[in-house]
Order: sequence, then structure tokens, then C-alpha cells
Amino acid sequence: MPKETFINLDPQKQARFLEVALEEFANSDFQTASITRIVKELGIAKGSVYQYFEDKLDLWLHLKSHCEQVKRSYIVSVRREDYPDFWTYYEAVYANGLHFDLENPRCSQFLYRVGFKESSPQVQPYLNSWKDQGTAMLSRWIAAEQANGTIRTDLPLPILAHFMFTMGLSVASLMHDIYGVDFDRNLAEGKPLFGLENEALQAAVRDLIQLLKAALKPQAL
Amino acid sequence: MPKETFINLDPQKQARFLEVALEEFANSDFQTASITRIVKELGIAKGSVYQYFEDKLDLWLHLKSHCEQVKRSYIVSVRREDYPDFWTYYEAVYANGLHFDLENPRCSQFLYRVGFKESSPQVQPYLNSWKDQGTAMLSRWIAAEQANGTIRTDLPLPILAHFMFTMGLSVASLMHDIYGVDFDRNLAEGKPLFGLENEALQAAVRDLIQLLKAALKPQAL
DNA sequence: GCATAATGTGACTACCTGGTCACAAAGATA
DNA sequence: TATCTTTGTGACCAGGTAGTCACATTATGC
Repeated sequence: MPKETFINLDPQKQARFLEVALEEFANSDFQTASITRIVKELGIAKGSVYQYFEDKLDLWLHLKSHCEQVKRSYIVSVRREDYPDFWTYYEAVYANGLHFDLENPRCSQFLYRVGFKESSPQVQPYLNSWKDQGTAMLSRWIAAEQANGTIRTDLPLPILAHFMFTMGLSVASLMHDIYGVDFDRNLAEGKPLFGLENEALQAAVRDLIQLLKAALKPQAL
Repeated sequence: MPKETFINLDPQKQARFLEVALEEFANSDFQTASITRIVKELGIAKGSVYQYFEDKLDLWLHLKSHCEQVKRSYIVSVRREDYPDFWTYYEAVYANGLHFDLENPRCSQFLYRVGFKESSPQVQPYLNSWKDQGTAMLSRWIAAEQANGTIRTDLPLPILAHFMFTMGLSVASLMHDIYGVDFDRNLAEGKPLFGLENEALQAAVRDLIQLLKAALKPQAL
């Protein structure tokens, strides 16, 4: 948790601090990210960081919960009852996830790193909450749909949830590998993570949902 | 490429060197892995490393191509013509992939890191060859099966290949997340990466293939 | 045995890191 | 204005890193 000093800080300074810190931790894993680089970029003294946060881990944890909260606000704003069936709902959730990404590229990049690339031992204990939350949410969705008879019940629920979670997150690497989207360049140029190739992105998401639908619908004997 | 000195080295010393270096690079990303730790573990002088390899990157590249070659040898030993249909063939390939993992846990862990967790800028240019090779191989398979009418043709081939690749590799995280397999502990105790819970693993693979089959088979209109 | 070549060594350099702390500056209160 | 509290500072510390190089040791060929 941030110290009092940081909470009392001028909001503009606070925002600037988070912006720069987030950029550093989005571009490098915990171990490689450098407090020294952050203070150089901000033009402040190193001691200030330790007036704001206990240590590097404290800062990282704050960034993490901050980004998670922002992302959650995008997801929960879509409500199941507003959609006729699960897959249109899912597509809407996905679209909102993309909005999150468009509007918070650094947050998105940071969470992607935390969820998939991070391996620094110092943060090991804190890595799974993100994936756990995601699959727990999907499990609830899937169970509800299974009750409706729109999703197969012949395979273990955790496997289905894992399957959806993995595929959902893989869109990022799909864009990178197949469409040659260059995340680093997009960010360097201030564009959103996926750049501006929205048609290709939408098409990829639609194709992906086609595959998910086919995989998850109740199977004929 | 290793220097002459390393190639001329006593095979036992050479093997021991690779073993220790691989362990280090399997447990930490490029930037964090430490030459100092390697030489301490080996009980040799640091200078020796630089008699064997140009620099850290040279060593990393050698480990990478070494592990890739080992893994490839497991995969290509399975021949399509020995199996009646694609999915039994795929299951056999997968089983061989698991053999690779059982018999070369550090290699497996290192390649997993290279393919998914690595983000050190120094090795950025070399990261994609692995994924590229995998999806290229899958693309060839899929195209052949599409010609037989056993795999759908209404979605772009690269999407299908990416889909299969992602799901195939996700088995690792599936075991970790759902079955609580602890890779680090297994390796520390000298067990294979997936531990000894082979039944659970086999079952997960079968379930996964069920999902892939359902997703990829030609769809009724 | 002796000279030459190949291999092994570890103190050393230059540079980076997270974190500290005595001090300085600025704000607030009286 | 004078005092007290909060915020900001940056030289400094201990500890880590990759890579070097003059030297010691060992192996090889004659």
C-alpha cells in the first residue's frame, strides 16, 4: 500500500508518477524494471520513491491492483441480461476488453506481462490472482449456460474455463504472429496496443468465437 | 556458435557444462540468468566460459538450438502414414512431446520460457523462430487434412494453426492451474516437469483433443 | 627433456541495482 | 517572524552483473 505521503500528493504529480512507473513495469519484468530509470525519467530524487512506497514490491502491487480495478470496471459494465444469447454477450465483453486496451495500453500491457510473462521470484506469490479471477468468472458463465443446455457438459468444467481463458488471451499473440502487429512500436508511437488495424482485429475475434462455439456447443453422439 | 575450445572439450565436461547452464537459463530469463552463478555451481573460473563462448548471448543461442534439436527429434519420429487418421496421429505426436518432457525436463522448461516468458531485449530477435516453426508445421498438417475434407475450410488457415498451437502449449499451464502441478518443485526433486500424475495428464490431453476436434471439424451449415 | 600450444584462472574493471539517511527546502501554524 | 511538520534530495552503501587479461597450469609434439 502507498504511504500517506503518496496519497496526499498533488493529483497531477501522482498521475504522472503512476504513468511513468507503469511504463517501466510494462516494458520490463519486476526484476529488470528499474527504480533508477523511473526517477531519472520523472526528474525527481530516488529518495522520493521511498517516501511514497515501502519498496519496489509495494509499488508493483499498487500498480497491479490499480490496473486490475480499471480493467474490471470495463468488464462488469456489460450485463448478461442485456444480450439474447451467450455468444453475443461474450462478443460484447470482448469488445469492451478491447476498449480497455485501446484506452489504457500501458495498463493492458502490464497486466499481460503479469499474467503471462512474469517470472521474478519476488512476485511469484501474487501472480495467479489474475488468472484465477478470470477463470472463476468464466466458470460461472459456463455453468449458467450449461444449465440452459447451450454448452456441452461431457467435459470437466475447469477444462472448459481454461480453454476459453487461454483462447481469449491468445488474441494478443495472434495479432502479433499473424497480422504482424508490433506492440512495442505502437506503444512507442503512442498508439493503442493493437494499433489501428481494427477490422483485422474484429475479424480475428469473430473467427476465434466461431472456433469456441464449435468446440463448446453440445456434441451430437 | 561455441568456440573450438568448447567443441574439443572432454564430452563429460561438456555435458556437465550444458546441464548447469541449461538449469540456470531454464530458471531465469536471459537478463536475470547469471554467468557468475553458473561458474560457481560448476566450480570453474569465469574466464573459462569466455573460452567456450563469445558471450552470454552466444551461450544462450547454443542452448536454444540444442534444445530445439532434441525436441524436433522426438516429434519427427512420429510419421503420419503410420496412423489411420489425423487425430490419432496428433495424439501420438503429443504423447511423444510428453516423452520429450519426461526425459528432458530442463530442455522443456527452457523452451517454454523462450517461447512464452522471455522478454529480454537482447534476445528479442531470436524469439519467434520457435513459434514460427511450430505453426508452420501445423499449417502443413492442417492443409493436408483439409484436402481430405476432415478439417473445416471456412476459416483462415493461420487462425487454425495458431489455435492448435496455443492449445497444445497451454497444457502446461492447464496442469499447473487446474491440477496444481508444481513445476518448480518437480524439477527441484528431479522429477519430470509434469510430475508423476500421468493419468491426469493423459486425461487432460484427451479432453483437449476432444475440444480441438469439435472446433476444427467441418461445420454443418 | 624441452619448447610450444592449448586450456584454466580469478582478481579486476566498469557499470548497474535497491535502498538509506543526514540534510535542505517548503508549508503550515502560531 | 519563529517554530514545527511535511516533503524533497542525492551522495553514498552493499551487493550484484558481464566481460577482460596477465598469468599459471596442463597437454602435445619433437
